[in-house]
Parts: sequence; structure tokens; C-alpha cells
Amino acid sequence: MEKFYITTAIYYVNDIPHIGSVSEAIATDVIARYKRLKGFDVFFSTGTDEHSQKIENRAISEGVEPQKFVDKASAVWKNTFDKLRISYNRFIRTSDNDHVQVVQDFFNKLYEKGDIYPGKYEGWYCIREEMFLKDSDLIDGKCPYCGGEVQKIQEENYFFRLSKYRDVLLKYYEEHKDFLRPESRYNEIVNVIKSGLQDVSVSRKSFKFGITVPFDETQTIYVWFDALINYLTAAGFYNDKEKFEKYWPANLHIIGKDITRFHGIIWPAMLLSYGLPLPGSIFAHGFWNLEGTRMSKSLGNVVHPVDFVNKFSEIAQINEDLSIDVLRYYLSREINFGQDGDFKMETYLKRYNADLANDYGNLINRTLTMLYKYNDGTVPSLTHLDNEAIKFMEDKKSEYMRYMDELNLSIALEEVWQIISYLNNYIQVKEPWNLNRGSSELNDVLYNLIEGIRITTILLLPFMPFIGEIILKLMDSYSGDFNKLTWGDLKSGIKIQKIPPIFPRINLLTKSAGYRGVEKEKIEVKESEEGNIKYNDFSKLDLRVAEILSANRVPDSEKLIKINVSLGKEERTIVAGIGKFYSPEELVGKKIIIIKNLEPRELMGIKSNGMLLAASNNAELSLITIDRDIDAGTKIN
RNA sequence: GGCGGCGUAGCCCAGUGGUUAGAGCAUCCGGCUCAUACCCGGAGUGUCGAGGGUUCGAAUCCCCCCGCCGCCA
Repeated sequence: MEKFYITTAIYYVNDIPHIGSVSEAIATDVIARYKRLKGFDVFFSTGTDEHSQKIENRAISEGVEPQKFVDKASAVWKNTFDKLRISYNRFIRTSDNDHVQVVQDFFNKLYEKGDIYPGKYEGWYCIREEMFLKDSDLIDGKCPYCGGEVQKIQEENYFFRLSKYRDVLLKYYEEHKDFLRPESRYNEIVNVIKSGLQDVSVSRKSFKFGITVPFDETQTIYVWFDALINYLTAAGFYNDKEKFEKYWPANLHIIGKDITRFHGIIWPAMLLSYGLPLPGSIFAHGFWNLEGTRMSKSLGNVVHPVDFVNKFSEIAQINEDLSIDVLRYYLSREINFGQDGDFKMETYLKRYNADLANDYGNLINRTLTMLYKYNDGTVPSLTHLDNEAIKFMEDKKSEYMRYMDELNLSIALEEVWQIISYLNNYIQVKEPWNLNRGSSELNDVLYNLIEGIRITTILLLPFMPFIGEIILKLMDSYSGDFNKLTWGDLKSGIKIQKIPPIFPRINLLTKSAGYRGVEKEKIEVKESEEGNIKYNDFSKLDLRVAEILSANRVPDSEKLIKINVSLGKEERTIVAGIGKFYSPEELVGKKIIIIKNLEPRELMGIKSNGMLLAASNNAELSLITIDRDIDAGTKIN
């Protein structure tokens, strides 16, 4: 079996997963699943990048051990990927023990070879970007990338002799036009190499959270050097030579366009220096904007994929697993893989309705309905092969394969949708409702439709694994490989369960659907951006009627009054800042409104369990009371 | 500032010298009834960013200008 080793970049634990990072993992997963279905022995690695000064600083400021911090942060990524059905074979962490060993071994070897040498670094360093900067880089003395403060540093470091590899890299690029894709990235990197390469610092003195230089305990290996090597570790470089021999070199590194230079220049130079074969290809994809603006943590408009999936499952009234398939479909279909994209609710809903509900979902639904109406839900046997239909299918299949091999994921999906259109048209042309029940003509039409759906669904498995499982199980033909794509493999005589529409259409026009204006809806990034909250938000508040049993001024405080209230079954102490407007005496006996489930807080040494409601401006304050008598403890809604 | 890319239908994009410039979505009209107001068929609409040039012929090649983007400095 031919092997296929594919990787994502590893994700920086200081970040949280968002649509962009997750779209890389999804695209990689789609390719991995496709290769598996084609019969490749696939090894798929992803994971987290955990070493850096920034992380060390952050952990310290939060009062946690750095390792504890990254354990937690790494788990967030892993859980997200598990949820999104990312079918990785190894989730590597740069703090994994075997990785530490590999990095040290690698560093040693390059040092012995003379490609790593001690030198002196002098210049500016931006902690936030973790970049060394030159005088000319700075803008008003600040980091040109993040605008943050920079530090002047001067220290002994180890350097990697990158300059030595300029010519060999250039030659390699000229001989391997596919080494870096898309072509625009290839051209960029070739230009950079042509203009000359400088040796790069690969260690730092001033922080500890990282991998120590094996022969110099005062130095920590620079995070990029450390991170790139994950691709070797994941394949078993340290403790599984046999596995490593089998899978290395990686066939495909999927990365973001921002890290092209590390992967296109430093990484191959490192491998050349060590004497390892270079990866087959590096593919740099673009970024997803959100509703037209760049997604970034500092702008606060990061969409969390799992939150989004949950929200959409509510909107579309589908379960979470299906909602995940929809996300995977949208990200794969909306743009040509490699380009930048714009993640928009409007187009998301259009894709869902037009492609999934109207075309694919409705095809399944109408076919199943006819199968029940005309043949009792049982797959009939096939009398005559429809050669025209078969030829169409075969053509589309091979186009699909070609585009998938080229990583043209969206075009490959378009080919599948041409099959779906063909089948919808097939029904129109054959008019099954005008054919005699039990006739071979009708039976052939029904068989062909179900067979077409089966094949379509198998082709969609890399993108939508969950829907694939559902549909194929109905046909008793769950298949783990593309060799089952032959027309006629569908078994006759099985009874197919009738299921309700898989992707219910979202009604964008009528208000009665309850999702009024959903098409205009933007993806919410901040809660209550418009000043409105959802009913759900309101219902989180537990508001109660409370009767004041006693009230006393808090000593040494002008306005705090300590109040004991009855909530019917229980009593509570609340501290309220109403002493300027109410005397303790007049409070006793009043029935007021309190928030019961507000987290307790200590004021002047007294624990306040809840909060009372009052209307106030600077001059006046009035407690909220009730205008008819009702028992203390009654819920407000 | 240097190198490169892009600017085509309301929207997103395909098309790199040759008959009336294309697909999808959206719109409108017609049809069908198995189906999720769905599906099928049809209809469009474009100074192919502006100007100039080469050519029998240019969205396509060349020059220049405008706008946007990427990499580098």
C-alpha cells in the first residue's frame, strides 16, 4: 500500500481555535480522508506548538506552571479537533518527551556538522511577535508588526548557517515546481532566496520554557527551530525507526500563508543539513475574513467553531453532527483552497439552502418518497443498464479525482453537484409517476436514483463523513473505499428506512418561521452588539421577590446597609449601597426584587448573597417593589 | 521604492489571439408534481478598469494611467 504522510501546521497554544485555524485542519482532514478512501496508507499529524517566551510570561502572570498552562491550552485544541472529526493519527505536542529528544538530536547533529555555530546577536526583539528586528525594521521605535514595545538585546546565541544553502535551495526549487504551492507563493519564495539568505539565530538565552541546547544549558532552542521538527517527531523519528522510514518524507505540509518562509526556506535547509529527504510539497493556504473584516484576537471578532456549529444547529434545526458536516462543506466549497475567503452568514445560509437542502437533501427525500410510493421502500433489481447515465457518472468521478489530487477541493465538489443536478434532471425526464408500478422501466429508474445517491454520498465522505454514515447505512452499503464506486454495487432487495429531510430548508422569507431576518443576520462576535440580548440571556437571571426582615447600617460606611431577607424557604444576607436614600427602619417589611443567583461578593468584610434591584440616578433612588401582595420567594419572569 | 498578481453579468468567479464572452448564485417567465415555496426548462443583462498601440482579428500581446492586493526593502 502506498503511503501518504500529511500534516497541518501545529497550533500555537497561546491562541484559541477559530474558523481560520480550524479550516486548515478541516481541509487537511478532507485530503487525508480522500487518500484513505483511495487506498493509501495515510499518516496524518497535527498538534500544538507550546514553547515560547510569551507563553512562559503569560503562565507566570497567571500564577501557573508553564507546563500546566500548556496542558490545558493544548487540550482545548485537541477537543475542538475531535469534535470536528479531524481524523489525525497523531496529535503531537512540542512538549512531548519524544519531541524534546528529537530536537536535541537534530541540534547536536547540525552543531557537529558545523552548520550551527556560536555567534553574537545584537538588535531588537519583540516579545509579542517573537521576532528579532533590525534598526531599519522599527517604526517610531516600536515593532512594525504589532506596534508593541521592543527590547534591545545583545547576547551570545547559536546560529544556523542558512546562507550556505542558498544555491542548493534555489536549484531544488527550479527542479521542483510543485515544491511550494500555489504558484504565487513559489515565486515569492524563489525571489527571497535569490536575493540572498542570512544565517539565523536558533537559540535564546533569556527564557527557559523550551528545549535546552543539549551541550549548553544556558541556551534554549528558538521556537521556530523546535516547532518545524515536529513533522519528524510525529512520524516516529525518535522511537520508531521503522515507522519513520516508511512515512518520511512527508508528502504534503498544509500551512498558512503567513508561515511560508519558515516552511519554504528554513525547513528544507534544516533537512538538507541533517541529510534527510525533503517533503514532497508544501501548500500555503489563505485566510478567512469574517463578514468582510480580518479576524483577529485583538479585534475581538474571532468566531469559535464549536460555538458557531451549535448556533447553526439551532438555526437549521439539525443536530450537532450534521452542523459540523455543514461547516466542513461550507469551508471546502466556498473558496478555492488556497485563496482568502470571507466567512459570512449570508453565504453560509445560501450554501446550506441551495446546495444541501434544495439539491442534495431534496434529491434524497424525493427519491425515498418515490421508493415508498412505488415499491414499498425496497430497492428493486436492475434490468437494463443506463449507459448514458453511467458514462456521465464515470466522467464526473474521474474529474472529481483529478481535482482532489490537485487540491482543488471546491471544484471537486462542483463536479459532485453536477451529478446531483443530473439526478434531479433524471427524475424530471423519466417521469416515474407516469410509469407503471412494477414495470422494469420504473424499477430501473428507482434503482438508478438510489445508486446515484449512493455514489454521490461516497464521493462526499471526505467532506461530510457524518451524513455519509447515515445515508450509506440506510443502504446497507457502508463502504470504506472508493473501489465500491462501481455502478451496480448497490444491493437489490433491501428495504430502506424512510427518514425525514436531512437538511431542512431554512425559511429566509417568512417571519413565521421564527428565524426572522436570518439572511440579514451577521455572525455575532460580541454578545449584544446591538444592545439586545436573547431571551436565553434573560432567563439566566434568577429574580425573586424578597421580604426584608431586618436592616442595619454597616459600620464605617456611608451608604452600605446590611439587609436580611426572606425568600420564603430561606434567608439571605445582602449588602446594598442604598444608605443615602433609605434608613434601615423604613426598609423592614418591604417586599423587593433581588437577583438570587448573582455570585456572592464580599463588601466591607460582609458577604453579600445576591443583589437587590433599584432605579437610580445621581439624585434619587427607588427600590423596585411589587404592587400586589405576593409571597416572598416568588420567581419573576 | 523593487518584484509579482488582480480589476470580466447584481454577487462570486472561469475564460490568455479567432465564429454572436461563459458557469454558479440572485432575478424574471414557463413546465412538472415524486419532493424541503422544491426540482426541470428558458430568458436575459456585460463600453471584459481608462486610454493608446500591434494584428485581418484582442478580455487575451505591448505601452501608459487609475484602483486593489501579495512579497520584499
